[in-house]
Amino acid sequence: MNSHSNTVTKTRPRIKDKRTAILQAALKVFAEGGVNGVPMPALAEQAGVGTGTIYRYFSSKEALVNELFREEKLSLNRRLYSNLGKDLTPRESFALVWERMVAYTREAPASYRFMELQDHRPYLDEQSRTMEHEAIAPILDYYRRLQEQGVYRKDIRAEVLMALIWGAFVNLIRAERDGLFSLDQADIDAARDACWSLCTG
Amino acid sequence: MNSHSNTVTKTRPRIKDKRTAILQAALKVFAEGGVNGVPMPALAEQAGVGTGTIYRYFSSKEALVNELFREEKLSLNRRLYSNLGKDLTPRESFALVWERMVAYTREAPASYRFMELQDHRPYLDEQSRTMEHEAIAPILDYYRRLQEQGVYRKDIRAEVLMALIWGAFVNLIRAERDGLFSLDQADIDAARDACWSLCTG
DNA sequence: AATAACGGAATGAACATTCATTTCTATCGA
DNA sequence: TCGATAGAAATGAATGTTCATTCCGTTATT
Repeated sequence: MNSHSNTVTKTRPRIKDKRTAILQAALKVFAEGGVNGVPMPALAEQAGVGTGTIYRYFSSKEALVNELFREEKLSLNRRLYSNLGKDLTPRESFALVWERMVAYTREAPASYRFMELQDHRPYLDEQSRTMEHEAIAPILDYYRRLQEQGVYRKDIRAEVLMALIWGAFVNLIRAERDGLFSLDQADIDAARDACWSLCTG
Repeated sequence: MNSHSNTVTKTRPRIKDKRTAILQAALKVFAEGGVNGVPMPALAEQAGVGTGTIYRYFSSKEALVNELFREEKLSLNRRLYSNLGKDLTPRESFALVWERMVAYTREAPASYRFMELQDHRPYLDEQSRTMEHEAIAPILDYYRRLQEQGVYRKDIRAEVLMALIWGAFVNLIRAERDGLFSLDQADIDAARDACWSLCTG
């Protein structure tokens, strides 16, 4: 059927278009106003759909927040840890991941901010928390391997080391966002080296 | 007046008693449920007063949150940085402040959690933000002095160093609170030494 | 008795969610 | 090729709920 009109693809109302529009709009407005600070009608307006339409794609605000969280979590992890060539020294890997983290905060600021604002935490369901846990496991293994190889200090549990590094990074970016200072490349590199010192003793 | 009844002090409804009760209750319930998660009637019940009574002491929820924030901020700073004897080496000072930070999270968990949950940030007024800024300044000076003395690495701005250390500590405690692991004294000491490495290079 | 403090039900605003109605799309008979 | 139509999709005003704040009858103090 439709033998003649398939030159143009605009016909189908592609269910995915609105879903995506809603998720993208949600990322933007939640990053700016926090999940609790944004009423559903405001989100609808940003997405360019009616309020009711959101509920055709997501059963509730909570469900929407969870789906958004999972998508962004996956996207972040892919971005940080994929293609970490085996031919890099540990220090080079560290530098590469650090660089990717910074790039993430710069190129996807709404995504980063949504994840960092822990505003969404009370909404998260079992599935989202499980996914978060699973995302951490391989990184933890990586830290452990470096400890066994004698690269990272062994007098600290890998979990603790990871918590320190991640916290240091997140707070660095937050401080900049809060206007306490602005970061140039030298600051970012120096912070990276300081964190490397933390790991290696 | 009151020449005969001053043996017992219970007579006056001491204006400060209820104020304090409200603030203490607020600290507790806000730490558990977040500022946004706790309705005023719930706070009133915890404080053992009527809902309306809260408004005799605080003009709004926002004002209450600000006063609470300021009191806790002052209390924290007194606790962390007072009586830092001049006869300590830099490393001993560092260890002492670290120990005090840990003690604060253990002995005043509600206060620590209220401050850490950045939940209150949107409520903060000019005065509170100014106070926060003033509280940071002397600590920053202290970092700078140690850099000049060649104790801390000089290739990082003091603001950046501070942000890294504070972030590392806060996230360490949060990870424990979130149940990712539990910390014994050895972990805490090792984390302290790792952070010291971060500062000194 | 006069005054101040108190309590908690009442008020109104803000919000998430629903639902009656409208708009769009694609199929089909002529 | 066209117009009609069924049903899916979309809409946004209406609904019910939750919450900060107010108000006034009650209780305590002097």
